[in-house]
Amino acid sequence: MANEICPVRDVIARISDKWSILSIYALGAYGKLRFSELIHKIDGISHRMLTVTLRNLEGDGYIKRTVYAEVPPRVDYELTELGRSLMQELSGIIGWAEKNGKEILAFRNKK
Amino acid sequence: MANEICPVRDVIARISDKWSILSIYALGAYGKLRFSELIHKIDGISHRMLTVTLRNLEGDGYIKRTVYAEVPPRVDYELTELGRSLMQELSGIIGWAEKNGKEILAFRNKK
DNA sequence: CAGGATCCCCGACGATACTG
DNA sequence: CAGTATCGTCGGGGATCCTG
Repeated sequence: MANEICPVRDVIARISDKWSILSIYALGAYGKLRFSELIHKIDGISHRMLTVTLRNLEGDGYIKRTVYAEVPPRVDYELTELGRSLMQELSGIIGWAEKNGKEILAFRNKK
Repeated sequence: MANEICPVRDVIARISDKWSILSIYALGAYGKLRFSELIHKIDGISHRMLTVTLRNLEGDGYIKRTVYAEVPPRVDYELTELGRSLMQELSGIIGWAEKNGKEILAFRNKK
């Protein structure tokens, strides 16, 4: 499990921050969304962090950003092919968490 | 995507820290390991963080800790049934990352 | 050898204010 | 409406030292 130059660790590290998974999930669940819609779907995220997170995800190729030349400005985001394939995997874990979440919380609280 | 009382977000948040996934993965890949073995498998982890991480994982029921009454002390760790089922899901993402990691890094570096 | 306790740094993140 | 810039805080996590 070497760390340097290990793409796997690198990829996982970028995804497993506080907001990336939720952002990908929102786009996966609702399809194309604009900035202001995203900020409402992702409960608790700040303006700033949504911007930062979207930039990172775009930089890694998970999402596509489209700007419309309108006033007021309109920008929307959607998953790329890569993003959708990642979304598949995330769905697996999310489904797992849905199924086992209660049990885990219960276990944690007793003792 | 409400946050409070959402077991899914809670579970994901606990797993997606810097070392939990790697620890689970190490135990999944190598089976039962003692503390000193784990610290060598997980490249770059500090003594302290391995302790903390293992405590959390144990607290959530992912791993089982066994202490032997020997001198010098001997403690080993292994995945529980819950841990192994999570490991299944993680394997999916890790496999995905292995397959797409190069492409992502390349995309990130070009522009 | 396993692991607790302490100290400390730095980066992630939120709040806020400003632009096109 | 979407995005940038600045600032301050707070806690994750590394280094180190001490115990059984």
